[in-house]
Amino acid sequence: MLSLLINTMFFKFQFRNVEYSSGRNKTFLCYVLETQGKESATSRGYLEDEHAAAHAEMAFFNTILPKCDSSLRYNITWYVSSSPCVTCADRITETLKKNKNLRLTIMVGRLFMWEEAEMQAALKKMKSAGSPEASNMSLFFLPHDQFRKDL
DNA sequence: ATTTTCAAT
Repeated sequence: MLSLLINTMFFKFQFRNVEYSSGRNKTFLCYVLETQGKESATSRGYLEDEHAAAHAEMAFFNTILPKCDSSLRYNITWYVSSSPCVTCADRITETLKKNKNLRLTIMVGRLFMWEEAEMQAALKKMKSAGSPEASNMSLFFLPHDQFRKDL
């Protein structure tokens, strides 16, 4: 199908490991939510930013996270086209510190505003969120990432 | 040429 080809090309364009996200103007967030315990369950979904209204990460916190049961453990995986901005990274850090039942793995397509020192600090803080003995945050870049500096 | 970032018309 032609539409499948176009969708595939668009997906690859959005998740491409480029240095600057010129012309993309969007961020996609695919998530896998695994509930642990007696009744293990997996749900999957996809979110995108609402432009100026809310970034994709905020959309997750506003619409998906409230449906989680704080007495259950969750393994959350995000596949995001862009790394989070400073505000979103801070929100992720806070959320992981506040909710010890969550474990979040983020797979990042490309970096967002990596040159900014504030951005680097926010990502480092996010990566070390949670208790040091049992960190509940993992951050991964593409294996062939050309632009990532050491975190 | 890599060419400027989760829109604004």
